Parts: sequence; structure tokens; C-alpha cells
Amino acid sequence: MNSKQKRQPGELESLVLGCLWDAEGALSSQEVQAQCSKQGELALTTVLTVLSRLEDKGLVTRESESGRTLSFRAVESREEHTARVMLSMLDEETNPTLAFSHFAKGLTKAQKTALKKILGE
Amino acid sequence: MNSKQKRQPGELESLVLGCLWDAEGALSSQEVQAQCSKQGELALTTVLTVLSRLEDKGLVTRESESGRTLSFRAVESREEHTARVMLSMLDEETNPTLAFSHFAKGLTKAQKTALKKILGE
DNA sequence: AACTTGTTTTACTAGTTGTAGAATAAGCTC
DNA sequence: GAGCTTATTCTACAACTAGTAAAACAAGTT
Repeated sequence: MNSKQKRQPGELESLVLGCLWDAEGALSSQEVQAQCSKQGELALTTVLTVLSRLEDKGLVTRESESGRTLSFRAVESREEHTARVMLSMLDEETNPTLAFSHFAKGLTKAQKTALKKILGE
Repeated sequence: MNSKQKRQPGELESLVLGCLWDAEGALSSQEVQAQCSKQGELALTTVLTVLSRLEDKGLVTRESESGRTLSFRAVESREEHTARVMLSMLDEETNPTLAFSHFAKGLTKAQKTALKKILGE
């Protein structure tokens, strides 16, 4: 039986990846299912399909620990992922400084302070 | 006639948007076609379809200047766009400071200097 | 009125994502 | 070790996105 809750494309993958990001270590497919299902039921096979696709994209790895059961973990942390995507966007800029300029305008005061501190080290 | 050069999904849209970003002002569909076709021929209708889709996404606007002919222009500059996407990613972070930390590690020396300067103002 | 040319409609294909049943494999129980 | 249980992989399909462009339409021009 399915609940066919129309999701935006990419939404389920983000949800699953988010579960792994929020978890300390690796999770079994059942654990991922349990976490994700807080937002509506999902079949275990659905979760496994999504995990496979995330693996194909290099965002998730699987480790077989206790015989039959697999564990999945995010390759990067949420913050590493964000940083990497941000950096890759900058790489395509011909004028990174101008991009920084717009970027800085949108930062909150707290964010600006935090970033300045990190750059100062 | 078509050349069916397999493009990655999103590639053509980026190409077209890139033309508009590289142009000073607004471009006619023919001008966009000419710019884009440096990378292989494209039918004018293809270009127009892509422009329409970019408009639907709010990335492009059209202006009708001299009667029949339309002009298209990017809503944001390349750098504004990059900055906005970067900021929106940060907005979803629970720990922006940690993201900054990874981000800073990936910046070149020159980029770090430029960013520090901008933040200092 | 016919011709030219710029724009919109329609269409088709391929690929991605959401979703999950069916099939298979690997342990476990008696 | 034959069968039961359960974890994983295969297969499938619908909806949507994106590449691509022919066909249809509209608005000047001659």
C-alpha cells in the first residue's frame, strides 16, 4: 500500500541524506526508515533504493558489519557538503571577489563575526 | 536537422543563462543563439524554449522593445546568483560556523584575503 | 495578399526521482 | 538440511525535468 504523498523531486533524497547527517555514525536501513518515517510512512525498499542512488552519487557508503546487515553512512558531514558545494560554485566564478561582496551583504552580523574569526586564524 | 549532442541535464540551461550573464545588457533570441552555438549548433526554437523555462524559474525576464522582437536578460548577475545560492545553503545549516570552517580551508590565499577585506569594511 | 521573420505550441525522447512489489540471498530453527 | 525469516537487490512504473526542434501562429513588409 502506498501513501503517494507528492514530494518535490529531490526531496526524498534530501530527507534520507539528512537522516544520515543527523546520525552520529552509520545507520541500518531500518534505522533510516524509522527516522525518515517521522514525515510519513515509507516502505523499507523505498529507503534502500534511495540509499543506493545516494551511493551511486558518492554521497553515501555502505559497510557490512555483522554478516547480513548493512550500515549506511554519509561520506561527508552536512557542513563539509555545504562547504564543498559553496567552494565549487566559487571555482566557476570569474570574479569571486564580486561574489564575496554580494555574499557578505547577505550574512547576519553573527555569521560575519564567526567567519571573520575563522579567517583570522 | 539535429545534432543530438548528448548534454548533461541542466547543461543547456546553464549555457543559455551563462550567455545572458556574460552579456552586458539584454539579448535577442538570435543573439543568444549565436553565443550558445559556439558550442555546437542549436535551433532558434530550442533557445527560445530554454529561455521560457528559465523565465518560469524566475532567472530570466523578457522585455519587448521594438515591436515584435523580444529581449531577454538575466534577473541576477552571475555573482549575485552564486552569492544567493551560497547564502540559502547556509540558511539550512544548523551549524554555520562549522560550515565556514570547512569553507575557509578550501579557499585560496587570494580568496581568503579578498573575503577578509570585504568583511572588514 | 503574399512573404518573411520572430514567437508560441506541441511533441517526443531520455533521464531522474518517488515509490514499492517481486525475487533473491543469507541466516536461523528444528 | 529443509523450511522460515528477514535483509538486500531487481524490476517496474508514474510523474517530472530537460534537450531538442518541427509545426503553427502572429505581426510587419513588400
